Amino acid sequence: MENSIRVRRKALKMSQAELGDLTKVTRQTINAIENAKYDPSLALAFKLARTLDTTVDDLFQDQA
Amino acid sequence: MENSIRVRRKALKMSQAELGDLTKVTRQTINAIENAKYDPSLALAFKLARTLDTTVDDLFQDQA
DNA sequence: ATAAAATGTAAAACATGTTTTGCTATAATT
DNA sequence: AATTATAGCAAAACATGTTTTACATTTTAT
Repeated sequence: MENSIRVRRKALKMSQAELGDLTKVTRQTINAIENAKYDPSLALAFKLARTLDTTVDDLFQDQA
Repeated sequence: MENSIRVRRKALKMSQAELGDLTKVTRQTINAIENAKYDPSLALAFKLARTLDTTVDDLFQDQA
């Protein structure tokens, strides 16, 4: 599944490590998700959306 | 995390098994999620939202 | 040009999500 | 009242998500 985390994170001038801190995961987790190695858990998806000031449905582009 | 799957499923007069079929998981998975044993994966959350004619953000009530 | 910060990557261990099989209990249908 | 459909529950196996540790590469700042 694709997502707009990197774009939104950069728009907020935030590093992967900072975003990880705010969402209580490691920077490696943020990195892996941005690079679509795997999808976050639903709980983390909500945390990311909240932190990046958007919604889950907007942050993730679910294909079909 | 809480969700409105049961309510919406019943509104559509659907059984757990049917919803499982439509979203390609077993009825046990639907049952466990409805009874909040665990959260679905993000991909399944999207499938459920689509099938139940709503959005992920609406279907799941993320607390804080 | 150098140093510092940020990002990419990887393997092992651990945590959580899903299937399979099977059995019990409750609701709906005949 | 009996049968059938639906729902709850559980353990083992398997799949996916996250952390930890560590090192390499790229970008930004001095």
